[in-house]
Amino acid sequence: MEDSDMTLANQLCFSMYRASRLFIKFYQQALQPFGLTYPQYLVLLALWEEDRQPLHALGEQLDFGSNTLTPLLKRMENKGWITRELASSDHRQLIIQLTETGRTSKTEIFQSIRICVRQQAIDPADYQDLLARNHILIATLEKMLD
Amino acid sequence: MEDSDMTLANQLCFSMYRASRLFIKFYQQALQPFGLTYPQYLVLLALWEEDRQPLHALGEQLDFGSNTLTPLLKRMENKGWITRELASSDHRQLIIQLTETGRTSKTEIFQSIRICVRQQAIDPADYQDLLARNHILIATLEKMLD
DNA sequence: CCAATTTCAATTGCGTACGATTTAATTTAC
DNA sequence: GTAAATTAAATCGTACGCAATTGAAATTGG
Repeated sequence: MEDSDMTLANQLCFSMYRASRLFIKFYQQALQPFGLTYPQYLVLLALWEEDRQPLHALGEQLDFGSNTLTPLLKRMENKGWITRELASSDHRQLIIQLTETGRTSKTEIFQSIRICVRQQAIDPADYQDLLARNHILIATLEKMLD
Repeated sequence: MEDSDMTLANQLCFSMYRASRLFIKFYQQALQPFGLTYPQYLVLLALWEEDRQPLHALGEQLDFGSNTLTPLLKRMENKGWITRELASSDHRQLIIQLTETGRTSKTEIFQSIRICVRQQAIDPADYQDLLARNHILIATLEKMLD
């Protein structure tokens, strides 16, 4: 039985999958009142950091292609979070911009998430450690996949 | 600016989401020749461990509801991996069983994954550490979500 | 300057995820 | 023994993810 090496990888992959789904479900509790999904929240996070980004720039940060972003952004436009307009300089690029609602809701949405996160009671040091180790794993996987 | 506490949670959630998607993409490379998806592979893993399980038992192990499993298992039945039959003792339960192909393919599928995993070159100690920390996080999140 | 290449967003198709509801079968309680 | 509660799978609807292709716009090379 020399399956031991990949058994560990199996367990870790499933563990990541599981943790990711649970974490997102946890976030959804805070986002549901706003009618936002987790991937939509990620778009808002990116735009709060820097508004007026072309679609492909958002895609690079979140690792989404246009096949995922185009319909997602249309939904966000319909709900009044963002606007979508062609760049005047380059008609291939679609510039994504926050609406007034998208900008001002930041405080309220953060507050809703903060309430949930505060209940989690995980040692911040454990968070930091997990985060650091994840970065290494992500870098390794990214290297394997190009 | 007291957003610091949730910024860490934001980063960790995204990091898990990212790692999970990359890890699954990595596994898909090995699974694609067999026409298997990662969630379908998880079902096979569970059945290789213990064959002839009812749908809800698989759901408990993988944290999937019947809304996810029913169509997934039908696809696996169509491709000849498993059979679906009602339990004679309890007509509500659907017993999932490996086909001959499902049973015997284990070696070949494991071999394909092993080849990919071996290229990863991650320190097994780091794996173990990540896994242990993930378990703690998962337990915490599960506790928060019931 | 203009044909070939590259870069974008959109589209197509398939397979999850998951909240919510429905329907059928079994248990439970009186 | 049967009505009520519970359990199980299936169904419905919405929203991702992502491989693959398409089509339009810009860039580049000769």
